[in-house]
Amino acid sequence: MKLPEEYYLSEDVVKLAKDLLGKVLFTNVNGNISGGTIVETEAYFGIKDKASHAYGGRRTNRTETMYAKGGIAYVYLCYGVHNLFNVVSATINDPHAILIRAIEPLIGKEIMEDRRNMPYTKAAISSGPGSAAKALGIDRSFNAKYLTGDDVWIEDHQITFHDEEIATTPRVGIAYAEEHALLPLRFFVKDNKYVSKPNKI
DNA sequence: AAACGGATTGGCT
DNA sequence: GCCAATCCGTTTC
Repeated sequence: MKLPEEYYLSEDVVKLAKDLLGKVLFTNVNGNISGGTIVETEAYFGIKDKASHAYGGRRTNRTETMYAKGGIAYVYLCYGVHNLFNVVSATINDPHAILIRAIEPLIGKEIMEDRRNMPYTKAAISSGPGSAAKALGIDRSFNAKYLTGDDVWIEDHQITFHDEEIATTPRVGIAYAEEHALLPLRFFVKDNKYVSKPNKI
């Protein structure tokens, strides 16, 4: 049920980003277990990706996490406020990452409601990368944690979406990435209300 | 030691 | 739907 390390070693970050739709992302924070179905992702393909923090082979304390072997979390602070959660994939020194942009609450809905101070029926509870991470209780202490461990992991619940149920669009918030800004590397489940805006094709 | 700037959010119209 | 807050970790000097 829990995805094994091998799952994360694929060199095809685009395929992986798409495949993660329907998988269930869990966290265990002080015994409080919550999880949600991944409904929106973005692929970041490493040192050649102008939208990636690792573009050009940039190595700093922050980006070092992405250079590790696939199967760990990359969590960083955005706008000084939001913790964004990424899945690190591929082999060592190939800093691929997949940003989890939205989940649909599945397990531990009450815990998420407390964290977000709104009912789980409200899409905003886990729509958008900052909100999804907060709903799951993810902060920077999750950075570099193994996705095969007991604090954060991803399960296969045999939910699969067919291509016609998946929308593909450019990534959000990366206008600075020049010719890479328009690459079709964002994937989401069509008509799922927890998908962040813009949620049209 | 200091400046920088952002994989966004949510409040307001 | 638009626009502005935000603010600390990261990077660089």
